[in-house]
Amino acid sequence: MSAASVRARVRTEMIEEIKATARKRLATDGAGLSLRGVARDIGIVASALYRYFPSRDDLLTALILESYESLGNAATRAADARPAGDQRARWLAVCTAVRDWATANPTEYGLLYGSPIPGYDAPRDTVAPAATVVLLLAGIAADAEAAGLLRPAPLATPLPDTVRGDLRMLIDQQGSGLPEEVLDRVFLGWTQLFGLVTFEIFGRLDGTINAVGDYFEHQMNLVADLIGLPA
Amino acid sequence: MSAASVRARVRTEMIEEIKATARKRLATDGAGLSLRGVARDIGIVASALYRYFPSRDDLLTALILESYESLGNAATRAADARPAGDQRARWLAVCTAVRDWATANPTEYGLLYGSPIPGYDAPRDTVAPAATVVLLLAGIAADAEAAGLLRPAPLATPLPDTVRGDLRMLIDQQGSGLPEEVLDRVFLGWTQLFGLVTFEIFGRLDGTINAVGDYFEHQMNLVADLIGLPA
DNA sequence: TGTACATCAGTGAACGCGCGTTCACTGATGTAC
DNA sequence: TGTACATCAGTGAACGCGCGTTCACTGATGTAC
Repeated sequence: MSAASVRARVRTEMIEEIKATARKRLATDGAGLSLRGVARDIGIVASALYRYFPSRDDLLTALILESYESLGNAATRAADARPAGDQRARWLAVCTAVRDWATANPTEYGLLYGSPIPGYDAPRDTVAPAATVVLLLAGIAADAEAAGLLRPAPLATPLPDTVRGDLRMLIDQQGSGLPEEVLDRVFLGWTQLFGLVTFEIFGRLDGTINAVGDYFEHQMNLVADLIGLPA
Repeated sequence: MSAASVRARVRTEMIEEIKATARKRLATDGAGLSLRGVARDIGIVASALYRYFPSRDDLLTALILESYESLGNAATRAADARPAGDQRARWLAVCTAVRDWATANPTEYGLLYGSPIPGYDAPRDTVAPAATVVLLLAGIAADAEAAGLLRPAPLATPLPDTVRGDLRMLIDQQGSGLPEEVLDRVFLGWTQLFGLVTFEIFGRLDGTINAVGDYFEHQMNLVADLIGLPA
């Protein structure tokens, strides 16, 4: 390995250390992440961070990207650990993985799904990684649909044309060939998943539901019934 | 009116002005509300605020309480504006009122339902007002149930005993006499409502759903079907 | 009704803090000949 | 292999800012006799 690439490797290691330290700091500071605090933890002077990140916002962006990646990987791994043919198990595994990840990384979860950070504009790069989980869920539903296994619960409300159009566009972009009605319910499940995790992580269930784990699993099963994933 | 009570009235007016100004400031600063900023807007020196609020946290608490009240009132008024016998209309009216309020007051919504504010502990007083909306929803379902109008969608997943116990306790506290299965689905609707509004307000739907209003109404109707509110 | 005193709102200076960012610098590490 | 130069990481001081909170104070408003 040439001398130059040694320096490059040390550099990437440093970048990793900065990001790791910043993630730890997030856990105590919340979104009010401070460069000086990170530098302090590393044992470096604050200005030295500018060798690696041009500004605080760039560090934040890097953290957000990494968090999406971390969450997306956890969800993907959970789905892959289930039998390829058992779509309900895969669906529930994704849901549980999201919840577990959020419980283990509450501040990072807040960074991704909580209030927007004042004065910080998420750049475009953060849009694609944010879609991993919902794409995973849609893929699972698509597999069940393709296998002819989907038995959606009959509900009276029809899909409005405008919404159908929006869903159609998304389906065509992904080429999944899912019926709009199915994606509609996938989205309901997606909202339910993050709605419930957000309630739990942000303490909105405190004092009402004690058996949160059981409750979560139960709600996710209700949604799976609604979508019609085979038991 | 005695001289003393004039002074008292001026005082409460001042408290109102401070809160109103702070609410406006929230819209630009986000949760990083600054006392000095509020004082500047009022045209007063920062230390003068301490005549009215012992600390920044107390001002925040007052704002949170007021916001819950404002949201709760909007939801209650919306329900009351519908025929007492039309529970689906009342349910949907509450959902729409929550969305409209959130759209009109996004930062306050974030204050109530977004990431916890670093370094701020919500005191106990904020617990009760936070429950208004869900109690309203449960009440609507209870009315439909009492009238024998509820036709819940059949789903396979049974209610686990632990969750049933938690729900039973809540029902007994409120004395609503609702079956656990119904409250279970009310909670699903409650999560769906705030999950979807949070997605929308925090921009998580950008680039996917364009017809957000139609989509929202549609999703809320699906939930109403699930609970079994008569059309 | 008038006066002496008490209460209260608001002032302005100060304390101590932390922040993001810049800049000229020192040494160490790498590169070219 | 050795030397002169270029690159880069990290330093430390500084800038300019804003923050929450305290404190002794000035005047105005209210109270008691």
